[in-house]
Amino acid sequence: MGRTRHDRLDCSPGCAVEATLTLIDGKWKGVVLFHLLDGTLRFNEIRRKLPSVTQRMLTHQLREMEADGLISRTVFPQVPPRVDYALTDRGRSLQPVLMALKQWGDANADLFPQMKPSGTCDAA
Amino acid sequence: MGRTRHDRLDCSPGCAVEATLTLIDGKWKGVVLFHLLDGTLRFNEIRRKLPSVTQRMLTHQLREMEADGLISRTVFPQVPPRVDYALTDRGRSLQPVLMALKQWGDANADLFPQMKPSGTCDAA
DNA sequence: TGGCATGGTATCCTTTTTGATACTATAGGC
DNA sequence: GCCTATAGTATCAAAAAGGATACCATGCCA
Repeated sequence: MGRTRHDRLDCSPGCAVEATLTLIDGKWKGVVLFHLLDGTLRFNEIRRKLPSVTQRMLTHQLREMEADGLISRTVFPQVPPRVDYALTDRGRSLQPVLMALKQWGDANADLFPQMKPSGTCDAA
Repeated sequence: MGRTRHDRLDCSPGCAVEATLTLIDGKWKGVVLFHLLDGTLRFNEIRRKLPSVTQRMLTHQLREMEADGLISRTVFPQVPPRVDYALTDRGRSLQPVLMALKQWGDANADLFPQMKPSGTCDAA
């Protein structure tokens, strides 16, 4: 997550804005959620989409989102292990938010010199 | 800002989501932008809306948003000083994003036990 | 018998972010 | 002369987030 959870909600009515942000501003959470909009992914599938995230961070972010009820984690008792991550209904309801964030980002790409054009890199 | 700027944009196409987040996830930035949607505000007006933010943090966040071109800062050569903050066109274009964030937050208020009902506190 | 793949944990350390506190300038009012 | 209000700065310290690295279990394959 970003800042310490729930410590900045004493500011209504803008609170709701901050509240939502606390759930999705952990590093990489936004991208992960975005990718999950396309469907269930295994742990390593997500990893491969985000080459520069360490395993530790990815696990951490995923667990937080699971704790927040945004995604579900399904462990299959196999070897090698298989763990599927998918959006919950609540997570899927973030779609408008995620799309708004993405659209603004694309529309203001000039602010992010290091961002490759949407759809470019090895990600997809 | 949240994380170090522009260090997580190597993950297209979800990058745009993260990119936008880097601009608005600084603590309190979301609320400040939200309040500015209603019009220009002086420094202390913003402070009074967010009683729990220190002056140092508020100044810091405002300066960052100014640097990112989201808000404008107008100093009036008066004493005592007067400084107006307002959204730039770019900042105003965040409205859909901010509204999406707010709506989701309100709709999922159960996740934020400490959040007062929208419109409650001394903020408005 | 050794190596590989998956999905993790555990530790340690560094960088960032946030908070607390104190200090400043100056016109105007009493 | 002293106090107030505005919009800051400066400094120090604490807390949180992030990164690097190493280690683990185990069924399958050659």
